[in-house]
Amino acid sequence: MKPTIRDVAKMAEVSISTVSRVMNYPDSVVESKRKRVMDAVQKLQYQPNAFARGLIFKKSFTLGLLIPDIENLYFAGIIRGMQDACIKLGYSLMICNTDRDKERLLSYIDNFHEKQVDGIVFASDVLYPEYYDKLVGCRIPFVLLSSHTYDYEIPSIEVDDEAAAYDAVKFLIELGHKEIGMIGFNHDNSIAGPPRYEGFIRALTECGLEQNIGKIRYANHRFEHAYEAAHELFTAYPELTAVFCVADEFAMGTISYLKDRNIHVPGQVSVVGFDNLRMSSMFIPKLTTIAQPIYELGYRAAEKLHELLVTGSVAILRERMDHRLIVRESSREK
Amino acid sequence: MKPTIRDVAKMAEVSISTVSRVMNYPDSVVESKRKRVMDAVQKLQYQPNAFARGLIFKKSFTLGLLIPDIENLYFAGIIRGMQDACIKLGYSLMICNTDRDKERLLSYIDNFHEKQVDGIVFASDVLYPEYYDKLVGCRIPFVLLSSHTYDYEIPSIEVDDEAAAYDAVKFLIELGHKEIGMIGFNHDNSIAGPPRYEGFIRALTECGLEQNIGKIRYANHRFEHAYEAAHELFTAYPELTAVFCVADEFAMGTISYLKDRNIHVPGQVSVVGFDNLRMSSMFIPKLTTIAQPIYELGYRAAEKLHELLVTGSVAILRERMDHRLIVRESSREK
DNA sequence: TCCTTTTTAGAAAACCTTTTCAAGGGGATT
DNA sequence: AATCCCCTTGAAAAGGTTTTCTAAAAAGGA
Repeated sequence: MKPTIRDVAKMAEVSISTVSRVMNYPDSVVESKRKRVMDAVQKLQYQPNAFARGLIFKKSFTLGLLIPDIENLYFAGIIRGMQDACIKLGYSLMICNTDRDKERLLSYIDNFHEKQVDGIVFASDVLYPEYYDKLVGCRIPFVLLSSHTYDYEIPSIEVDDEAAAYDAVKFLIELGHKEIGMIGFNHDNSIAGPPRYEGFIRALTECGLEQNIGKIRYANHRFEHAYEAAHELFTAYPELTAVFCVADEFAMGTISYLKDRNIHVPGQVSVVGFDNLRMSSMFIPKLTTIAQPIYELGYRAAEKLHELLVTGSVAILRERMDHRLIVRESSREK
Repeated sequence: MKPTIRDVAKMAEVSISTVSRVMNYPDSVVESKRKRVMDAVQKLQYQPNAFARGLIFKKSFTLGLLIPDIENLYFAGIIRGMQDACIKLGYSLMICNTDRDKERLLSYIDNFHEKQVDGIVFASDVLYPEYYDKLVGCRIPFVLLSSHTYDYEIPSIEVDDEAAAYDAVKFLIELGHKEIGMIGFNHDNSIAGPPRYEGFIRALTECGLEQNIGKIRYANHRFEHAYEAAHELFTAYPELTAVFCVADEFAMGTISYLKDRNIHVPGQVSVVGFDNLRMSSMFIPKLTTIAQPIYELGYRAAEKLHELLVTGSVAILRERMDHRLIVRESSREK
């Protein structure tokens, strides 16, 4: 049996209130008794029961994190950042991987509700009304990470996807490329799809390269789909000399396809990715990519959620973090 | 305020006992009342308070997972498997990433203790006496995943590292390679280091290739270190035509190094990896590797822990799962 | 020395649920 | 019609902690 506060009280020959006070406000107990109590705690390896405390405080000191795909390295970085922030702020972290499954996500929210997490970070997914209603119904505060919504007043934190995409495409244009395609996210089930598309379009129009506007194929988050999409893209537009991929994994899929077709990267085609995963500098060739501050996004999301929990609101509702272009080996002047 | 069982009882005009019975044994309550209760539950979005239940059951229905490096895709697979098993078995999952830091790991155990997790899966790390003592002191049952110990009677599950390494090296030998090197894990802080080394040695000795026995360099879990190790290995033994890498990430680091030196893989040097990460088939060239049943390992670990929790013991103390060789593009006949 | 004020410690209530125990009501059997 | 049994339900206790309230003891002032 785990020792309880009663056992400690008995051993130290004081009341349980005194033990509780020693644990929480040591100064309010006179030295002699305090020592007796602390010795007993030591000897019994006593640890207050989190259930009993939770019952009283109505807090679990636990945060929930909802991610779409744990096998995507992007989220590994998010987790590291968020976990470090949680340690600093005194929270535990509960991670749930939804595999992009609506039912599953909803049931995880129930789970979080039952476990009484204090708040949730909702990462990289569209906040559908069902999700919103459930979250609000459960009265669980939450923030959006690498996502946002204008339908509700929900705190969010992300990079400026439109501007980042613009920078990537602008970079290709400045290298002298005139025939530029894109491998994008499907618009209907991804939050980053539309803004990155917009950035692509804006860069093209600004530079008078409107003829490229339709040269896009869409893929579904994974390498294999990007490989397929690249196949379709280059079959339809063999003239392309550069491709903007809205994810590093897409860039890898694209390069893999080009390699199988004996098209040299960056010799014949330049490829720019997005995210700057740890893998990007391991790939051959090393990827030129838009770096997101992944770790910091996770860290900041936890801080922001904490702010929301403590003060009931948040200083900056829709927060943006900076991206930057990292030039490596998958791009070259035309 | 979150609704409590009292609110439900009031709305349904029954006693709280009846509500509790509807939640736990629906058949024991007469249809008419059951319906009233369920409607009220629905309307209030009532969810039983996990603290109160935990207090009664002395169980949290939560498992803990301790992993050394969340940015290693190996653990992403483990997590997926374990999470699926947890859903099936009715547990929540709490994941902690130790970053291979002793202090941090110890403090996570405290955390698990305080949160009263029912059991812990301890993945891919050496079970040092400090860890063992702490775990036992906290009275938390645990199982070892991709790890084992002969010092204590602790349930464990893993692949047969020695046999797997043997198979990998044997494969290279059968391709006709006579000059074979290895990039291994440091022996002192890794659990898989020694057995994979043993497998390498056994294959060599069995085939009369003892001259290779010293052709080993060690690296520290990450790509970059493997790159360095490959540099040292090939500087010392330029005659090598094949390398056995004890992790896919090492294989990628090695191939990356060889690429930078303009040594063609698999044309001039064959490389075999270990793990079969999702990345392995995305890499260029696609990796020949020893596949571990990663998802299944995670799944099975949760099942095993559950078995331990429910029955107090475990059918197979030290369990092994099958590996298999997957031949892709990074190896070729000599 | 006595009275007042402050410090210290204990008793008991509250948090929310499950479960045991007891009781009431209805159906079946004699 | 009376007895018994079973089904259904409610009341109350238990689980471990924090906190409020009260009482007792100590300290300080006159």
